[in-house]
Amino acid sequence: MGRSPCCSKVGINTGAWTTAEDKTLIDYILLHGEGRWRNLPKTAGLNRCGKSCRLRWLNYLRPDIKRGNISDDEEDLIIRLHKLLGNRWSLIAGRLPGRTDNEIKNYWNTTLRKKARGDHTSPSTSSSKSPTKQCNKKKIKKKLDKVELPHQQNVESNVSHVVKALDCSDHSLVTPNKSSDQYIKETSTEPLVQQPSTPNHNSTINQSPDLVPDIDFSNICFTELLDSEISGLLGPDNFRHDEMGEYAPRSSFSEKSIMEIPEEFWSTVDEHNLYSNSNYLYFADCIADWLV
DNA sequence: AATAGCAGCAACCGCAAGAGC
DNA sequence: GGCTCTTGCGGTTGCTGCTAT
Repeated sequence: MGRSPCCSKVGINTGAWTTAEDKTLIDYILLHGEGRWRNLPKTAGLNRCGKSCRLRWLNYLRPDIKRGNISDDEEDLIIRLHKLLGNRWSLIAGRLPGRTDNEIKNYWNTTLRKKARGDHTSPSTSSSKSPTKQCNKKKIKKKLDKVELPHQQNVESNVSHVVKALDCSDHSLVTPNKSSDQYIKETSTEPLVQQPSTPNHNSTINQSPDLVPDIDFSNICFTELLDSEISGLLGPDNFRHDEMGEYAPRSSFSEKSIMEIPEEFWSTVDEHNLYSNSNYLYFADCIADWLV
């Protein structure tokens, strides 16, 4: 017996969500909380697939969503984290409070991928072309988009346990008993609830605006490091529940940006012998210091 | 003013992991 | 251990508005 579809699809609304649907979903989740997405549409009276409801909530209606342009600091952090983690959008989003994986993924695909490729051609300068060229351009672009960047191939599957440790974002932040009208009014300007206690990347990024050096950080030592017993340093013991009951990293986590590790590493690294034990151990020390 | 092409982004799809039985 | 269900993730699609011609 095969997998059953998430919904019948017959007579189910698809496409853009209406204001009324949003209100219904918000009302329901504020009252009952998140979860049980499969049954949610039926019980909430929504003519939508459960998956669609979940996506709409997580990517658009959640109280802690930060709307608006991605700042330079956020952009810088995305680039750095992508270098480190590859296309693990949910993890990258976890380090950017208020940003969703979908938003970051879109931003990367539309804006940052070009930068990462070193394509500095502005849209206006590339616009003077024949119709045939324009037509071909889209096809070529589709092909190019499928080509992975070198560093993406180097992020190994054994990152997963560290990845879990890094993912301390908390999505269950709904305050019950608020009307959707009040909710919409409040969330239109400020988040309804406090942001999770995640590191303030901006402050640290400002101190070192340069990107991680050309040499691929994730390739050189991160995956190797993860194969070792040192990876235990990044386990769940390094996280705790804070006074608000939120799952949060140790205080030092919030005082030091994740991206300081490569900064520290590269500032002292033996560049002539990148794969040396001394480099490897030094990087391990950086992580240990960072977490203690 | 009309049209074509492009960029941005919300939404959808398929797959996989984990939980529960 | 195997099956089903639920949830989450990443890739992809398609709509919409903007810009260039």
